[in-house]
Amino acid sequence: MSVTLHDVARAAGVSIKTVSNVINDYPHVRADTRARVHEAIEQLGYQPNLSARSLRSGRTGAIALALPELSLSYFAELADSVIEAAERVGQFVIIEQTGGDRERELQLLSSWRRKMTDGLIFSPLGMGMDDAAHLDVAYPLVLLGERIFDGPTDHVTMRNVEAARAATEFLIARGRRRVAIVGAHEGEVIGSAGLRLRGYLEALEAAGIPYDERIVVHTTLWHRANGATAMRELLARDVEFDAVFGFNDTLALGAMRVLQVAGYRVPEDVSVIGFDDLDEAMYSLPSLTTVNPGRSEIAEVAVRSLTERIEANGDTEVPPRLHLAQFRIVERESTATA
Amino acid sequence: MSVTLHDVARAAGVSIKTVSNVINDYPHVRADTRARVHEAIEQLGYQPNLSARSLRSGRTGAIALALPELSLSYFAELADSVIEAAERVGQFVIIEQTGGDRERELQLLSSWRRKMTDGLIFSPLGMGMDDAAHLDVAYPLVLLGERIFDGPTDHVTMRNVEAARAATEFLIARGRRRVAIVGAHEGEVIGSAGLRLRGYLEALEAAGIPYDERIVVHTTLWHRANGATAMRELLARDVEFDAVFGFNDTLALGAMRVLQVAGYRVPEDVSVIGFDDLDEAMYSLPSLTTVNPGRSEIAEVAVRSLTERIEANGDTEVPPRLHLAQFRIVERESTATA
DNA sequence: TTGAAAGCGCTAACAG
DNA sequence: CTGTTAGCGCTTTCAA
Repeated sequence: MSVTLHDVARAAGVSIKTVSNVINDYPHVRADTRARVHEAIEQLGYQPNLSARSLRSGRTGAIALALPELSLSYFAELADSVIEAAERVGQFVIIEQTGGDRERELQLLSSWRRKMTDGLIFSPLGMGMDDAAHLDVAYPLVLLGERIFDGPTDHVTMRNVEAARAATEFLIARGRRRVAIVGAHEGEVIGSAGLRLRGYLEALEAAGIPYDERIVVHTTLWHRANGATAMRELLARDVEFDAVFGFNDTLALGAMRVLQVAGYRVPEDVSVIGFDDLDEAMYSLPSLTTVNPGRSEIAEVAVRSLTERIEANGDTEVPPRLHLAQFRIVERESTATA
Repeated sequence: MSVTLHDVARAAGVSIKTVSNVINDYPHVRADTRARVHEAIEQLGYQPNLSARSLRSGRTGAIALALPELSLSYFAELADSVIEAAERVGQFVIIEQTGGDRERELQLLSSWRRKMTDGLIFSPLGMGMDDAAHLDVAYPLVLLGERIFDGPTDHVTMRNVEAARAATEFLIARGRRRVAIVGAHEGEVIGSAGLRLRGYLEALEAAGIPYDERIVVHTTLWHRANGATAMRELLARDVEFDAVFGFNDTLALGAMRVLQVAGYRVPEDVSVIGFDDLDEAMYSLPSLTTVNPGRSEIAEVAVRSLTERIEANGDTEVPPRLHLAQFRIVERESTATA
């Protein structure tokens, strides 16, 4: 069958321990022995058996990334970044899609499938604050997103409040006073929608602009269709507004489309800003100003934290850490001023 | 540490063989013994050690999916479908990104990372027909895409020629005679661009419309920016056209944007059709008519083929198979007729 | 129908 | 500096 340590050892005229030492760069091996072993490895095309190594070491070399679905561009781009970051530290990434369903998210946390990986990077959507206790699992876990705070695990996410405030202030600084919101969630305090709304309110207050709930449109899902529907609803309300802050790019793009169809010019009549800095925001018509929430930093830090926890092997005293990535506003055509 | 077969066996008062039999639904186990074992498993919260199982069985339970990058919506949606299909047959999916780079694609084929998985679903972009021999690997491999045909492996892909022909005929049937192409590749015969161009030519010929190379724009990359650039180039050529066939949705969307900025109305002045049926095609302004190439069927069949090859354990006589998925045209606003 | 025991390929403790 | 050896937890002959 396949070439094993024994074959290499025999070919090099040493014991398997020596071969093992060479492979794991154990320092105390004579240079010529090492060379001989390397040659044998080369010659025989030896590749270590990862299952055996896993069985022995208790590590699989893989981490899981659980997210709602890859068809949502935000998560696809997040996965891209996580895979890249993981590759740099020599880890494989297994992706699990939850569909944003709370039940599936809970199941996933205790599934036998966890056994296949050394740890989990988890971006829940259905679970909420009340489910924090479910995150107290026996394996390394890093939490992403805004569904649960103060949980028992490391948490890596974005500065939602500050970023949303900055986005709103960006519009106000350009003379807009009636900034409509697309994507608010009824009564939500925590969660992306709740936090971004808070940032919006802070910006209004700082600028002395009164809050007008008539220009805040609620929509549970954040797909483009919902942005479009929300904008139709806003237009039907027949209240004045001169800017739109979509709580993500997809919503903003959907809303922008309806605005244009209705005869509004963007940015002349209405400025539009999004959130996420998806690739497509760069190519819309007009191109979309948006908030880059620091996705690659989030991926990088999440993988690093998880790796640390894995290496600490559960017996570290480092308490749960919270990391907030740096955001920045990416200015494009949809908020250009004349 | 963790609960093992031995623990379960002891708790149930049987040998580990019996427990193993129960777990693998080996038929010849007395009902009450089986019940006792199940109870013990439940009680102890036993979960099998996948590494040990892998070491013994030679299977990891994971398959790899290699693709250019998840940031490209087409591949993100493909990955989504593949993960779903794999989950249905109890397999994990490890994603590897190649960036579409030939060197990395070749490396990937013989990487030690292959050892982590039972097989590979491979969607190359940099490799070409001349590299077919590299696909002759010792593990189960299913090829996707149009870079290599008649290779030594199973191949699952779309009906590019027929679909492109149908798309062109769709435009012609709606009275368009000057169908511009965005995304052709200079001198390419095989590959998505080459095949789709062939379908286009077939449609023209069947309709008795002469080919005019002045309305065919070449662009190597298929991002939105390239569609935009291509359309600017086409407009600069100052030749007449009344329709655009973007060789993928992203190109079509980029081209459509430039068209609109230039003052053309879509679909009144120019109809636009794309290829891929990405989610976003549904929400553009106007919504984009496109070809649905049968992505979920491709994923489904790819996973099934690979699983069969894995189970056949290399010693089957089934020759390489080619499966072409069913396509269909999705009609939307960008080709509406007055 | 169930039990005993031999490895799968590797790592690491222990000797030498 | 290098060799011997005992498992990691599981599947699977071979016996009973």
